[in-house]
Order: sequence, then C-alpha cells, then structure tokens
Amino acid sequence: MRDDPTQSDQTDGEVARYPQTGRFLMGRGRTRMTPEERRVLEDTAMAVKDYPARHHLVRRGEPVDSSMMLIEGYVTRYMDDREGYRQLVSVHVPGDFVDLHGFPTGRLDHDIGTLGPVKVALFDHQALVGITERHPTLTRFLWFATLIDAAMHREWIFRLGRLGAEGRLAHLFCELYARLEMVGLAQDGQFDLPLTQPDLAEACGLTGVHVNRTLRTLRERGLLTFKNGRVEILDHRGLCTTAEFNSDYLYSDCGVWKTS
Amino acid sequence: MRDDPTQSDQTDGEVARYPQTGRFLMGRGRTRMTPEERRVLEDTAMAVKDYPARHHLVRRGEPVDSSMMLIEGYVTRYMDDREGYRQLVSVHVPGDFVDLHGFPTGRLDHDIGTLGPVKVALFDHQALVGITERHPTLTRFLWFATLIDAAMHREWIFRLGRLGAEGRLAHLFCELYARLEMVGLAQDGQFDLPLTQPDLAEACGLTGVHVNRTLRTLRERGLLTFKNGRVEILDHRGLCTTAEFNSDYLYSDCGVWKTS
DNA sequence: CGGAGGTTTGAGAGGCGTCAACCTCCGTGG
DNA sequence: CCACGGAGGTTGACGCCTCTCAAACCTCCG
Repeated sequence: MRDDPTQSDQTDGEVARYPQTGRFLMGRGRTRMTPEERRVLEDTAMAVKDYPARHHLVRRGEPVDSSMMLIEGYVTRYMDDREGYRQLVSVHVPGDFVDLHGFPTGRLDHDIGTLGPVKVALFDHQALVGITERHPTLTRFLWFATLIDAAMHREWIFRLGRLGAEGRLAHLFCELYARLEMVGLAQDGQFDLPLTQPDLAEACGLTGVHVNRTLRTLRERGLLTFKNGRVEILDHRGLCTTAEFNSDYLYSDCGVWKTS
Repeated sequence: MRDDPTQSDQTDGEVARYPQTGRFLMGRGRTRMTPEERRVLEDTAMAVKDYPARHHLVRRGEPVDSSMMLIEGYVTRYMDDREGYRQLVSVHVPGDFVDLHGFPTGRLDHDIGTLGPVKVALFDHQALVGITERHPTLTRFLWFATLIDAAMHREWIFRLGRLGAEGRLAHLFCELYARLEMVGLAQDGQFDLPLTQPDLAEACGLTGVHVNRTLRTLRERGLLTFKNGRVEILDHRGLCTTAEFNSDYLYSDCGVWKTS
C-alpha cells in the first residue's frame, strides 16, 4: 500500500496539509502555486458534504451560486437526448473542480450526478469573486483548471468522431488511469471505477451490449480487464496504441504516459 | 441589406466604435461590459493580421505568447488521428477569441487553421496578465468566453455520441446559424460557410461520401440547402427537431432560437 | 426465496464506410 | 481558343461495424 515512496508520500503530505484542496492541480503545476495561494484556496472552501451513489447534484439550467471540488469518489456530467438516453460529457476524479465553470457563467448547460458515494467541498461564488480581485495569479490557476476540462472535452470529441468501439473504451481507460495516477489514486495499472457497462456505453456513444462484446475483445487481446468496478491494465503500451492515446492534453508535469 | 434595423444597426455601431473587438461576446452579455472595459480590451489588441484560406495558424504543442481574436472569416481547430484523418473540434466565427485558452495554458493541444481568408487581432499574453491584475471583472468576461467554447465542446460530444448523420449535420448548421446571427452575420436563415463536404465530414465524424448523401436527404426533406459555401435554412423548426438542438448552451441573451 | 439490476450471448437488421466511376467546375498553360 | 488536370460533388454496389431485440444467467439483497 505504501510501496511507492515518492509519489504517494508527496500526495499524502499535501493532502494532510490541505485536506479539502490538496489534490487540486496535483501533477499539473500545483507545485507552482505558492503556499499562500494554496492556503487561500483551502480557506475559501465553505463546507464539506457527502452524497450517496447515483445522486443528482445539479440540474441543467438552474442558477448556481457555489461550485464543488471533488475530494473523494467519482462524479459525472451528462446530457440527455430526446428519448432520455444519456451522453456523459465528463467523468471527474478527486482534485477536480467539478463545476467551477458555473462561477463565470452563473448556470450550467448540463446535469451533474454522482457515480459512487462522494465527498465534495463547496466554494461560494462570492468568495471566488474575492479571489479574482485580490489574487490574480491564483485566478489564472483556477481559470487554467477549467481549461483542462475543455482540453478533455476536445479529446472526447476526437474519440467519438474518429475511433471505433475498441479505441473509445481503451481511450477512456487510458485517460482515467493517467488522471488518477497524477493524484495518487492509481498504481500498477489498477484503479477503482464505480461504473457499469451501460455507464461506459453512455460515455463512449455505444450501447451496453456492444460495450460488453468490446470489453471481451480487449480482454482477449490481453490489454485489460474490467470487473466489479475495478480496472486492471495488463498492457498499457498496447492499450495506448489501440486508443491512439497521447497524454499531452492533460497538461501533466510528471507524466509516465508520455507515449508520443 | 439593412432591412433589420435593430440588430444590424446595433452590430454596426458597436463594430464602428470597436473595430477589432466589437463582436466579442456580442449577444452574450457584451452589453454588461462597461465602456471602459470594452475600451481596455480594444486597446490591448496589438496588431491586425490577414491570412489566406487553408492556412496553418498554430501547431499543436508549440509555446504561444499571444492569442487571436477573429475579426473576419472562419477558423477551425482540429486534431489528427494516426492515419492523418482530421477531427474538427471547433469552428470559429468573427468575435470569437479563438485561442484565448492558450493564455493560461501556455501551449495548445491541437492545431488551428483558417478555412476561408481571415483577419485576426493579436493579444499579447503579457498585456493579458495586466488585465488580470487590474480588471477583475473584465477578466471574468474573458474567462467566461473560454467557457462558452467548453460548452460548445460538450454539445459536440453529445452530437457525436447520440445523433445519427442527419442529426449531426443539422446540429452543426443550427449552431453556426445561431452564433452568426448573434454577431450580425446571418439573416433569414442564410449565411456563408466556406466549407467543403469533406470538411463537414471532419466536423461530424463521417465520411465525405456519407455527408453528400445526408445533405441530399436534408434537402429532400425541405430542411436546408448547402451549395457553394452558402447555407440556406428552409425549415428551421424542423431542422432544430432533427438536430435535437437547444441553444441554451450558447449563453445568448437575445436568442430567437429558444426552442426548448 | 424471489426480484432487480447487471452481464453475457445469439440472430438479424441497418447505418455508415469503402471502393470506384463519372461528373462539373475552374484555373492553368499550350 | 482549347486541352488538360485537379478538387470537389454525386451516385452505385458491397461489406462491416454497431444497433436492436431477445433470452438466459448471475449476483446481490431484501
């Protein structure tokens, strides 16, 4: 559990010092934030809340006056089509400032819900206005965080537009592993992912049935297994190739997945 | 040419006063920017440059120290897959701050190129730092602008994940009409669009051949025509239905396309 | 023990891709 | 003035990937 001294210790120490925001931008230039900026951000968090699995957090269109940073668990953002079929537009991991974009926009154009049980920290928008007035550098870090989301959106567009079923699933697993690894929540190609096969289908523009067949193919090719909410990557080189995955878009500064 | 007094006059007056940035956030809360903020932004523009059609503007990965606002013409952002097939991730119209996201991030995760001939205004990142230090409200407007791009990305994910060929093309045309109409560059369901059928295919995750067949279907259904870079929407209600289009995500404050 | 949700597998249909041919348009150059 | 070439548009034949519909099975849990 503590075999990896450098990464895990660094992660744990930071999370101990900043229990609510310790994973924010970790692996992406968090180290370039000053201790004061980290402290200001941590102290801006208002309340910590827990929510159960499969719980609605924000509905499309409703005005928002606070934003959530994810501390533990997984959250997804999604949109429904006319017949009620979902399309996930993002999956969030601890350290993500899930709906910070609601601060400049004032409302959201999509729904937000939990996957597994989660813990989030709330940030009042009034307090964020204070940050933009007194801490321009920290403001640019926050802005940057919302732009990483945009970069991931672009990659999802690429995935849906240009890859087949195998590539789409492989790409999703590559992305999640890279992101979880950055915040110290994945090691040795393994990580938890509280998704069902229909959930994966909604993320990849496929049907549950076809996801099932495609997962079998990936398993038979020796690339990965996915069972009971646990992902085990067996051949990450091969998985990256199938996914046409290049982690540049994650703006990581410690990437082990630089597979240009 | 000047049949629409309200919209066109408003547009023209604003563009006369702010020749480089007059269309920025037009139809999206530009009116909530103070005259001083508009002036500061206009005066921050360094140089105006012209580029020919089908010209590379920025390459993936290279460091950037300035950003472009589009004044005239069309620009696209795109990514290439392993075999060189493109996926467009956005199409930009005048008033768009095309690569403002390069300011907080310092580099881009995709390529940018012109479609037709364009005119752009350059903004030095050093000058933008100055804005974040002295104009927090204007900073939030700039941030907001980058988040509209993210909202459009999400809608593109939905389009590719959940719609068939007809819906994808219809959705793209709905979006472009709504955006061009906001900045005074589309009326009566008509607008210019310097794209080929293969270009549309790259935007919609289809092949050129299938785009051709699908355009014919849309034409036969009496929804729209697309010929020689000119779009004519014949039945926008029907087009919106086919596209499952709802313009909320464009954050317009004057939308005629509110088709919940 | 029974039911619900998720997983797995099969059979058949359809949407979109691939390959190929031919067309028009238009700029270039002999 | 006409020949030529290239890019984009159009249409047809065929095949594959993915969807749809269906049923069986499995596991968890009340």
